[in-house]
Amino acid sequence: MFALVDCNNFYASCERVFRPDLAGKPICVLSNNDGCVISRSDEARALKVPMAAPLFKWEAFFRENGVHVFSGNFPLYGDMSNRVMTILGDFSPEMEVYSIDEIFLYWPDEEAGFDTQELGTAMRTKVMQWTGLPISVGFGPTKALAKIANRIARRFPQLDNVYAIDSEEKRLKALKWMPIAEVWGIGRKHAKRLQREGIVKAYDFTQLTDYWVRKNMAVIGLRLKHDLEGKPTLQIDDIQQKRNIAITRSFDVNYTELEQLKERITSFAVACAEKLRQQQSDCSSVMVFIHTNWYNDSRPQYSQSIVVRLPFPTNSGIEIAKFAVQGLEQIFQPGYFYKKAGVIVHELTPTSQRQMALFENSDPRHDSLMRSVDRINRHFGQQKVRLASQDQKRIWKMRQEHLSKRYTTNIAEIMTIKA
DNA sequence: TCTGGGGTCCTAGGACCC
DNA sequence: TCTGGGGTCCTAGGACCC
Repeated sequence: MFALVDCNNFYASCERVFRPDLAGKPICVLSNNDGCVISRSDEARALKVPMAAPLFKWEAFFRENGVHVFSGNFPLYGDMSNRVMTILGDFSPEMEVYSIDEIFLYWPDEEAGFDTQELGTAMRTKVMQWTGLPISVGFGPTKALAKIANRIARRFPQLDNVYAIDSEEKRLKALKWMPIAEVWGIGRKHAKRLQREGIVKAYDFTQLTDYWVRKNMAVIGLRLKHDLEGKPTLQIDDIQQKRNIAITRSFDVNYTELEQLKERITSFAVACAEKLRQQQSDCSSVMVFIHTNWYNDSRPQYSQSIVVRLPFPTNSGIEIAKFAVQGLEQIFQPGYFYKKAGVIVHELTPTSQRQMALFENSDPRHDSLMRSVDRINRHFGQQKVRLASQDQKRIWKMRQEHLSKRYTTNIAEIMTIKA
């Protein structure tokens, strides 16, 4: 038995936990730079605010309709997510944290004799009591069916956010209800293709031949089909280590100078290195990309990326920044208005198994230096220790005009309650 | 003026080997 | 007319997810 548990409107709900006065009010949470909507409360959905609505186009509407807007407060959401996952992990022997607001739970047959309604309700009660967040629980014999059960739990209010696909009748009923385009693993491209073939519901998809699915949608499509048929194909996959780590940002204003981009790329590389050290990995290659604003078609567009292979595996911010800037210098073209850039580190390997190169290696002193930098930054706040090539005057600022406090991760910003 | 960020997995095709 | 067969490794790009 699998369960897929997700937090309802996660970011918007996190904001509401610390603003109980907003109960029943519409809430939207914005992406970095206050760019566009990335989470909506039920009330905001009811007002037909679409996902990814750009703030500048919707600001007036929000004012007129009393929609409360928040800048994305990712330290808060990350911390709340950890709390929820810790609570839910106690309910099953195996788990897979699938995203910041979703977790798969798994029980082998001999442990799956419980009443799903009862267990799902227990999960909801405990998470609500301990974190203030509402969740939905879907049970099923496979991951894909648990996903659909979760969707049903959320869609029909009379179910109290818990639903189980635990019989063949329920499986067929669910598949005949579920639009193919909304099935987990069916994206825009495949949905279009399938609809052209007359495939409208998940059920229609399961009636196709394996041969057709394999040919048109590769093994991923075939696995999904089997999972929907109730044959467990997708397994619990508890990956702790990331295989790539990325830091990418859009800028508030356009950059035209190489020096400005060098500073950004350096900061991104340093941040990647810090994440590498957190999971005790090194990287052996670093990708750098820059591009202009693709929404602005009146200016010439430019987009380029480059992969720099490192001569040795490392997680030193100094080294990674150095190679990233070398890459940037190769792809930078003057005369363009740059809007976005990023650094992605690839080929991650455990630091404990670092392979030394024959001729050139990372400066061994960097290991202890980086440890000290991490300790100082953890204690005194992010970015207290920086490279000289990073933004010293704090010129670079993200637009965050509606930022809530770090209620759960910074003691200075903890809530004050007057009784 | 203003439009996010961070991931995974798979496949095709090229370059190479014997 | 006819032009082998069987592999590996790497990378870019596509499709998908939240």
